[in-house]
Amino acid sequence: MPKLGMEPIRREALVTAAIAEIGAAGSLDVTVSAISKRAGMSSALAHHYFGNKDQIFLAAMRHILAGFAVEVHSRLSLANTPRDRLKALVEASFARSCFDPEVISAWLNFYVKAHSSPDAMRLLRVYQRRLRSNLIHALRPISRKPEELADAIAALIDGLYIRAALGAPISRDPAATILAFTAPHLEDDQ
Amino acid sequence: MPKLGMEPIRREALVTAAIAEIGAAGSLDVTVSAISKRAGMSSALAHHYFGNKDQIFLAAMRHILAGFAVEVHSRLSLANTPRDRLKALVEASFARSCFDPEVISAWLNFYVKAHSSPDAMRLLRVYQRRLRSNLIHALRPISRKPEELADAIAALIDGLYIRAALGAPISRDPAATILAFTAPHLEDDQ
DNA sequence: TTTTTTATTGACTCGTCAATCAATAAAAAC
DNA sequence: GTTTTTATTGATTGACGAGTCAATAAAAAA
Repeated sequence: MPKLGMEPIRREALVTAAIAEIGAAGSLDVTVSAISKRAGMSSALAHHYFGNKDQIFLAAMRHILAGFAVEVHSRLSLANTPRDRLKALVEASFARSCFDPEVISAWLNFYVKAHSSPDAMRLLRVYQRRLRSNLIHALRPISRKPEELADAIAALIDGLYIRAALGAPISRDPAATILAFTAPHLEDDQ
Repeated sequence: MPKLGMEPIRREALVTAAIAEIGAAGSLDVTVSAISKRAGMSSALAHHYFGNKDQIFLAAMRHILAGFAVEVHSRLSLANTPRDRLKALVEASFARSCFDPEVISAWLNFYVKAHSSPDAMRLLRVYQRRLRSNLIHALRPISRKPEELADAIAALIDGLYIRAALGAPISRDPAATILAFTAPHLEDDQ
């Protein structure tokens, strides 16, 4: 059976399975066996390709981050005004692919994981810095305090995320809500 | 050594130790032994009083919720106008006792735990409902859409919490920030 | 065709940890 | 002073799960 070039296929399958498994369990208390089984292989193979469980989680996180980056860039490339760029960033955070319950659950767990894993924390910082600098860049022409506004918007995004993860009441259109709260804090000129 | 009436003392010590241990580890992957050791007793005794590990976690959560309720009520009792009540609620969320890193870390972990433990979820709902109804009550006289505003404020609180837990950039005065974002959405008459 | 490389797994090892239990001790009740 | 109740722990059990390894198989390279 050994066909060549299985590695990327196996890795992808494991990453997908890990996200699904984390989503189903609602925690990182998921066995390598369960992930491997869902991905259609033995746990030994998972260890062969990833070394250990943490590496699987990190790969899953990178996968999710990459998906988010795609959402951001595709929207950002269509935006011409600062306002549109802001809209693009907020809406990207609530795109289907990012707002998928499985993905939200993974995020929440990685938030926690970051507290005990320097690698996870590093990855999280990458996301945070990217979002922050994108927000500030979009806000600079239309806000007197772009940094503060950016941090507040980021907090609103995170908050809506966590509430979505918990099934708490949130508006049906989170992006619009965030923009509505942001609007009064923006200048009126383009 | 057996002095009578040790149970409440032991329970309290275990709850405190559990919160400290969770804060130090940054996760719920904490052994009963570690908690018991910190609390100055054997793990067998912890099991004797609490039955199992989950009960210790739940008790810790109840302890934190109770602390929050104290912060809320003490501030609410001094507030006379709707605006003051809103301020009281937001400021209570960022009171020293609630904003303690250990406590924030515990909250974050319980958020996750709630996904796999109906008991934890039930407790979380209690907090969410209380905060929501308090917010709506404060907002009703000064907002046209108290429910929506309440949900947005709750999201901001949660978001700032999570960011504080992660050491992400947040304003030095979170409560003031939230009120600043809320203000434009309020009517002007008290 | 032989050898090397890649893919793959079942079985096993080794720790860890929640939960139990029997045993001890001291207060309180009788 | 005997008995019961409460407090307490060391030692043990039992399960589970991460990571290893030797063995197998098939493609590719020689």
